[in-house]
Amino acid sequence: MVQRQSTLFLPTLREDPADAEAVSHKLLVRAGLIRQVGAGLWTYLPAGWRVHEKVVQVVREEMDAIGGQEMSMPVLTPADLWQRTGRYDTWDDVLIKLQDGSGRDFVLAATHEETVTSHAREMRSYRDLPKILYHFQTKERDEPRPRGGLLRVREFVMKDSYSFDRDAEGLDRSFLAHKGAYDRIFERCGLEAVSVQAESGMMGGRESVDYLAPSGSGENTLVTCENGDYAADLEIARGVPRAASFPEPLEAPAEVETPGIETCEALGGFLGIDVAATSKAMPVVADGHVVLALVRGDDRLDEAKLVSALGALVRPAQPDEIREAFGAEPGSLGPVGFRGRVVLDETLREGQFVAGANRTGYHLRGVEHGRDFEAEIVDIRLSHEGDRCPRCGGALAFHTAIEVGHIFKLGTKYSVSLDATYLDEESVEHPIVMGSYGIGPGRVLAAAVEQGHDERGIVWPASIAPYDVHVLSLAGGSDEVAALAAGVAEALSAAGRDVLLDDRDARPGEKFADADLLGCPLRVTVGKKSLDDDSVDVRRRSDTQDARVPRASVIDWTKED
RNA sequence: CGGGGUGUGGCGCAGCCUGGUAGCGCGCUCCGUUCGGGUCGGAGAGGCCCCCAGUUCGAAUCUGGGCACCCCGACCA
Repeated sequence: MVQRQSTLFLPTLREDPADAEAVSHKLLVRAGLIRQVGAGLWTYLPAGWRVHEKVVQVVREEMDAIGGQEMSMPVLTPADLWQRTGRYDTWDDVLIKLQDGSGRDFVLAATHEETVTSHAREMRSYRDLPKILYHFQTKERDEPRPRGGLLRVREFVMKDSYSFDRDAEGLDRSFLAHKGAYDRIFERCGLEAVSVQAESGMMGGRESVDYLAPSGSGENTLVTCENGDYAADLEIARGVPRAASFPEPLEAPAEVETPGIETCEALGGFLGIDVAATSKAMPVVADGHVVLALVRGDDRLDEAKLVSALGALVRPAQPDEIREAFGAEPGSLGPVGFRGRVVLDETLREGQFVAGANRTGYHLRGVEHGRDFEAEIVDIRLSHEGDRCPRCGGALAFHTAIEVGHIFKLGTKYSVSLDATYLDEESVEHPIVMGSYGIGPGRVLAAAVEQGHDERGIVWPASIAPYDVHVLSLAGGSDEVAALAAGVAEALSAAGRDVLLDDRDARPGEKFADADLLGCPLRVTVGKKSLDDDSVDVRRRSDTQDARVPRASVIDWTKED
C-alpha cells in the first residue's frame, strides 16, 4: 500500500522545539514522529510508531531465532507480588503504586521478573527446562528526572525476556544466546552498540552486560581502549591511573597545620607534593553506620563500586553525622583514629599519603595503611581522562552513550523468593536459575537518530526507516505528473517496498525540506522533466546529488544489500 | 529531592521593570500568483495571557500561594 502524505498525520515543524536539547529530541519532534504529553510521557505519531514497530520486528525475529516464546503480561500487577520479592520497598522510588476501587494495592509494572517468575512455578520438572519467555510490554517507572525526549522516559515499551534453566551452566548458555541475539539486533538496526561489563545495580544479579550506543547525548559513559581490547561502562571501568610520587616516608604520621585547606588540590599545593599522594575522604552512611571511603586525592569516588563493595545502598553523611563520627569538619577527615569501617581504594594500598587528622585545620603526613589504620581494600575510584587500559596500557577514551540494552544473570533471587522450583532426575527440588534481558525499542530509535543525522534532518538506517522510499510528486498542478508519480509509487509498493508519496499541494522546496527531515533512505523525485524522457531523479538520503535514471530502473536503487 | 530557568493563538517569541482591555514571525483559511530547495500579493480566522487568591477604579504586567514544563547534579531499557 502506498501511503499518501496528503492524508498522513505528519506534523513537521520548521523550528526546533524550544525545550529540546538532544539532537534526537529535536529531530524526532520536528519530523513529526513524536509529541510530548507530559514529563517523560510521549506519543508516537503514525510515522514514529512505524519506526518503533520496525525495531520491534527485528527484535522479535532475533528472539524467536534463539527459541524465545512471545507472550504478554499485564502492566497492572498486585502489590503482593512485589512485596514477596522485597522490591515493593527497595524499588519504592521508581514504582508507581495505586489502589483499585475497593482499596486493593497494585503496582504498575516497572519490569516483569515478579510476574514471569510466578508463572515459572508451573515449570515443575527438569524436563520443562530450559525456556525463554519474552514480551513487548509497557513499563512504568517514576523516574526522578525524565529528559532528552525519548532518552529517558517514565513510560516505555521494553522487550524483556527471561530465561529459565536448571543450573548455572544452562544460564550461561541462555545468556550467551542472548548476547548473540543482541549483537545481531543492533547490527540489523544499523546501530553502533558496544557490549560492556556493567553494574548489576538494583536487579540483584551476579553478572550483567550493558549495550551502550555512543552518541552526542546520553546518560552513560563508555570507556574504550585505543587498541580495542577494553570496553566498560564508566561506573565499573578499571582504568589504571598514573603512578603517584610519594614523598620520603616517615617513621610515624606527623601532624601539620593546614589552615583553610579543604580540597586535595589545595592541600597538594600547600604542602608542595603530588596531589596523588594525598587522600580524599568521603564519609557515607550505609545501613545506618558511618563508613569512611578513601580515594586518592586526584580521584573521585565511584558510588556504584562502593555500593557493590559494601553490599548496601549508601548516601552522603550529613554534617552533624560527620561531626559526631570524626569530631572534625569535612576537609580534615581521615582514617587514623576513626573507629568505624574504612574502605580504602587500591591506589592507596602502598606508600604513605597525607590524610585529614580529624582535627579541623590539620592533616597527617606519612599515613600508611596497615601501620596506622586498618581498612578493606577495594577498587572504588572512578576512572577518568588520562587513565590507561588495564589490559594493554593503551590510552582510554570516554564517550557519552545511550544504554540501549542490558542483560542480567539473575540466578535464583526471584525463583527463591517466589518459590519457583523444579525436581531433578533424583526428585530433588531446586530453584530455577534465571536470567533477564531487556532492550528498549524507543531508545534504539533515539540512538539511531543520534548516530544518523545531518544538518537537514534524520538519516535512518534502512532497516528501521519509517518508509523505504519517499516519492516526491512535483506536479505543480499537472495531473500528468501526479499520475506518473503515483504510478512510480505503486510500482515500488508492488515490489514490496514501503512507500510514502508526497502528493500534497505544496511547493517543491517544502517537499524537499520535509523529506530531508523525515530521512527515508531513498528519495524519488518525479517532475515535469519526467514526462519528457520517462526518467526520475533518485537520491539516497546520505548522498548530496540526485541521479537521473530511467523510470523503470528505480527499483534497482531499492535493493537491500 | 537540591540548584537554575520558563509558562502569552498550533509552533517560535516580544510586551511585564515603569499597571490602562494583547502584538510580531511562521503556520492555518479564502482569492489571485508562482511551481525542482520553505514563491509573492491581498483578505481573514484563531488567545481562560498556566491556576487560585490579594492589591488597585483598572492586572499579562505588582504581591502571595500553587501547578506544569525544561536544563544541571544522585537512579535506569
